Amino acid sequence: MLHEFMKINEKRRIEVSDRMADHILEYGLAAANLRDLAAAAGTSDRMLLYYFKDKDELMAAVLQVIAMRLTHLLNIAIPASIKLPYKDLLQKLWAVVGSTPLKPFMHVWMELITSKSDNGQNTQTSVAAAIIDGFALWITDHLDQTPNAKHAEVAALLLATLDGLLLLDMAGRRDLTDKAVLGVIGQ
Amino acid sequence: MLHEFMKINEKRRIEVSDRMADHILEYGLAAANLRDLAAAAGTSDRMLLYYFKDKDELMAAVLQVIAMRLTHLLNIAIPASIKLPYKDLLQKLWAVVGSTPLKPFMHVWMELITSKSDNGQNTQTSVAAAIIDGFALWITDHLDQTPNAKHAEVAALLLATLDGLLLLDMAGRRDLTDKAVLGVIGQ
DNA sequence: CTGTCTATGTAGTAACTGCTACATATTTTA
DNA sequence: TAAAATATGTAGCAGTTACTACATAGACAG
Repeated sequence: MLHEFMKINEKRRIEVSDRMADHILEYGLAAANLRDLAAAAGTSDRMLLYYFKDKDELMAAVLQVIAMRLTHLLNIAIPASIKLPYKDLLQKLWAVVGSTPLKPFMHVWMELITSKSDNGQNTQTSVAAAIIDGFALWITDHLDQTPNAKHAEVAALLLATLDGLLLLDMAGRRDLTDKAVLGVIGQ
Repeated sequence: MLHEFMKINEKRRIEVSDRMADHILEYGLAAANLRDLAAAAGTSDRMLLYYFKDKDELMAAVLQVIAMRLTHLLNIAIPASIKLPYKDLLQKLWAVVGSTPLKPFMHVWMELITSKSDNGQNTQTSVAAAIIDGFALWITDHLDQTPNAKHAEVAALLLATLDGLLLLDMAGRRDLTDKAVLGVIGQ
């Protein structure tokens, strides 16, 4: 029966997805081919396509693992109870998101965004969208209520600015990110 | 003589680069292979590698064409003499950069940034850096002097915010970009 | 113990990619 | 006009990729 078959392999699929997530976070989405992923997971490409229907299904599983790890890291980095005003939250968030441990996640995320429009891979698109929504929600929760009640707008601005800092950082322009953060403070 | 050889082909190289630029702007960097590029330029892959040493050199030429087109578009969109304060400049710039005619350029640019760290392609890296520097300079020139003299910092912040808006737009979240722009105004 | 189901290795295939060898047309030059 | 340089077509190579056909080992039920 197909259902039981799925259950039997579920554990193995999770193990394998976890180790493939490590590999992708280290080397990026573009360098992810079945043979390398299999080697990283300690198995063969033949077996990967035994556990998963095809590469698309496999990538969806791995990206889900990566997204879950990211939200977990964010949650332990800044507790949910804390609320901060715009400038402080942006600085604190940038200190977290712009740090080296989270860089691989951000890199994968940006690869996701730029690659999605090339082909109609709705799986990757949805993961990228989910990460954005996660970020947006997270920021809205942590942003101290602004007096003029434009809460959602300020949260969106914070998200945009954060993403822009990320982009500049990925382009190797840490000098500009530093200046920009100073610009926020002095504003 | 090698030098004369270069001169003879220079015209043809420019023509071909121009048409390949069209193709890349339409279909993206990832989908750019020699056969398709050749078809778009009305020639063969064999001839492309006759005009250019290898694909790297070819891509460098095409990216240069694209970068030049972008700066030209920016210059005619907003004349150099105008100087605006932060909020107004950001809005005006976003109206230009976030518009549909410039989207292909922004997409290619982001592909450049995310792909560069995968391999050590210094040609693409330098083009991406050049575009950033162009933007930064352009913003610095058009930004009305801020009272507290943190001119460079505010310009960097504007660049970051603009890039973030771009990222959200590419991720298909025009709703968030609209909100963020409102957030800028209300700040 | 025998046959069915699950798991895994071997060895491919077909498509795509950058690139090249070889032949040949076309133009230029001496 | 002969020879040399330039331009272009044909055909393919070698590497990579996702994916598969086939065989077969082991588990386990009857």
